[in-house]
Amino acid sequence: MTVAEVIVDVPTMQTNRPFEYDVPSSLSEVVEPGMRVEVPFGRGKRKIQGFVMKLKDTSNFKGKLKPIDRIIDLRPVLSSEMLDLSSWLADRTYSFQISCLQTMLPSVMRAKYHQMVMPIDNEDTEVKQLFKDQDSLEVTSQMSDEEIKLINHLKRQSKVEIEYVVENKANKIKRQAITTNLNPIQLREKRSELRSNAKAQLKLINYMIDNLDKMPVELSVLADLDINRAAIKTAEKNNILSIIEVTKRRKPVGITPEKTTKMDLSKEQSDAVKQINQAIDSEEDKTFLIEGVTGSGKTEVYLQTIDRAINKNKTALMLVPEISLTPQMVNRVTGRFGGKVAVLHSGLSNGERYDEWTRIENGSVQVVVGARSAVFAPLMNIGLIIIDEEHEASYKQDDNPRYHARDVALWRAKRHNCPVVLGSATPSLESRARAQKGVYTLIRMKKRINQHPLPHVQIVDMRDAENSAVKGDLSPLLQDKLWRVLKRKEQAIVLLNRRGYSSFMMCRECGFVLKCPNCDVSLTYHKDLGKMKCHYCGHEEEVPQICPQCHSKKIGFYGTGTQNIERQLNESFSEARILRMDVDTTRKKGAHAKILKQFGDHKADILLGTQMIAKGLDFPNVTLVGVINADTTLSLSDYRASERTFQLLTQASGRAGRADKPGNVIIQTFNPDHYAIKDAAVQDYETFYNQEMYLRHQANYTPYYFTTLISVSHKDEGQTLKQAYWIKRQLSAVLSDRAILLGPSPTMISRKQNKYYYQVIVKYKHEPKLHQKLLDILNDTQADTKKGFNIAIDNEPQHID
DNA sequence: AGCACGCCGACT
DNA sequence: GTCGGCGTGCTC
Repeated sequence: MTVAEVIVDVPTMQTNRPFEYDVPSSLSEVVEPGMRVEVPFGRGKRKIQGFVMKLKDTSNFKGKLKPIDRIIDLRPVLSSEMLDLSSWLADRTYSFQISCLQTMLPSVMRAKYHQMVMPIDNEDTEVKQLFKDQDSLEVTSQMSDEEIKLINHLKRQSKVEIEYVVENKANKIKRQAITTNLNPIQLREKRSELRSNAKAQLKLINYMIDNLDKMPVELSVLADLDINRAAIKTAEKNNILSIIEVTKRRKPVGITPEKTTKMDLSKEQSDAVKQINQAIDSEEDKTFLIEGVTGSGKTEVYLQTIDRAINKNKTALMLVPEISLTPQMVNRVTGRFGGKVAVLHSGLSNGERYDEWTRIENGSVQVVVGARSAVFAPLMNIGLIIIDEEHEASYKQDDNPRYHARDVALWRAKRHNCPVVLGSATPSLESRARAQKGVYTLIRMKKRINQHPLPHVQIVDMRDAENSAVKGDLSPLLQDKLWRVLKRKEQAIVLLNRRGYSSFMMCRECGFVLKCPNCDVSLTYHKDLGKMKCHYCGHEEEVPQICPQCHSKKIGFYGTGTQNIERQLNESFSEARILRMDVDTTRKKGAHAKILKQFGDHKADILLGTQMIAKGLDFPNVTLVGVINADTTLSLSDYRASERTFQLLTQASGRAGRADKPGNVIIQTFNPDHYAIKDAAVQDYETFYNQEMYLRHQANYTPYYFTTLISVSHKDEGQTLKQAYWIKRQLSAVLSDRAILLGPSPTMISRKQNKYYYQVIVKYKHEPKLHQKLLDILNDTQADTKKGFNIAIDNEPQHID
């Protein structure tokens, strides 16, 4: 007999373990670990999807095993590596194994469940009334309470039954494409019949004539060429083409980036390549940290080491932060390696993502470039993993499973015996500290290639009389520099550091920020309480009316929006073309790339935006970067505030002045003497690192301590707090006195969606009992989830709010 | 999650 | 008496 251990698609604590199923003889030859299967689960006729983890020939189960209904995949969709990884990940992130398995796969492979109501007693009047003339009904969330009641009522009387349908969306992926049975001569004829103003039709027919051999061509390809649906519909009506459905993706016909070739390396670059190549050759799971100033040519190092892995007949995985932001990077990789590359954009549709996944899975690509989730790319035989902009917070997923792509990468590297390369101009403190300890191998690249000079950085003290006299947020110096840039027909980036829009208090006279007396982080205004509160320890105090430091009345909440700045820029520079890029203008799919392209084509003079414009972009015509408010991240109620500020300013400064034109950077701040700002101005990471490490050490923060955050939410505040205190007691019972236990304290937005949020924070160095205790807490509170409690554990949180 | 079982109040 | 409300516990 064959027994399968199956992880079922029921994300609860009680079902977070394998269930055994009988493998019927008809399937015994085909079922393999890593396949998805459909199984019955529970007392009713419920059918759900599950993953086969293991096959064995005896069962420990006392009762009678139910059989697997059917297999969903003909071949395993997860390798044994991935199955092992899911176990490790579930344990590490305190999440359900099923959630981990699902995050490894494209979302279309997540099962979709339908409940169908089928009549049994067709003669019953109530049944007739419910079904009208249909022979089945789908249970949907839009059903009224009365309908649901009626269905339940009829079910009790066995007049209807409920059937479960497990749907595999991935099988259904079809795309629309055009094809034609006309030959080129006929097409030319059609072309000659067009009216002179039918420009879209002309373009379409011309395209068809040129690409007749590539038919059928998908509509998405045509959309990339700006041929819209309307034109295609018209052509269909005129019998020029027909629209058909295709399942297989054709090779994209549209844009192929320019082929690039290896560049000559500087001494620093070739040293780096040499070290990494050696690890690739000797199959060592070594981790390198490249600390390279902006413009030091890290990308070329990545490309040449990837090349080495490919030449060794291995594959390479490269992670970049939110890929749609850096088309320039993607183009460089695809330009070098062409069709061997799969790209996992965030801009891909679910179907496209599935296509790319399939290409990787069946071995037709050797290089994968993608954002966080690409770390699960089903590559075999990995020879190299690269994580660019290693410090980026977006590598950590902020809902379950709360994994960090870097951790997953290191795990996979160990499995594949391959090196990992972490690269950044501003490494995270953790990584840099590990390099210090010799856990990672540090590679420093201090020189910019091609002798590009560092930009000229000026710090503007916004407390100065001259600056505080100005009505708006643009200092006279920044205004002056903008004028000059516009006059020279160059471009400028204006960056608004708007992360800490949550209200903290700052004095506009002296720059004083109201901080917690215990925790050295800024206090946050809680509207519901009308008080200032600390997120770490829960300390609270009244909102000050005058500045405690200089007694000025100019103390107030701080935070400016992009729209506000845009208005000010428009007032001062009425003839300048301004592009605004923030969450509002980039909500639509592809809007991002579009704005960047417009700016790249010099269709605008000033690009105004938040963080998202600071990263990895390379516009040769930009000679000025202005940072409106360098302080906002600095005053965040988060111990990483200085680190984030330093990173942002360094990255932003790196954007100014490439090639032949020298760059200028203006940093406006109320804290001109802060080390994060001063060090960023001279791009001095090492000095910053030393200073910050000293402070982290003083305050017992990462990387000197590990951090785990436990958050509780419920709609009743008292209950939430009670639960949080209970958790705290549970933890303090097993923790040594060297661990630091903080809270419960309310989170930044302590009430969202009518739920209260409280958190407990553990800081520790070595607490062997902590892990098990946290699992126990999850188990003990599982029954409470039905009462509306939600408990989340975040191992090494990226931000604490 | 979904379902059954079981215990309670309020209706034919 | 029984219908249907929700609290509790189990699912291979």
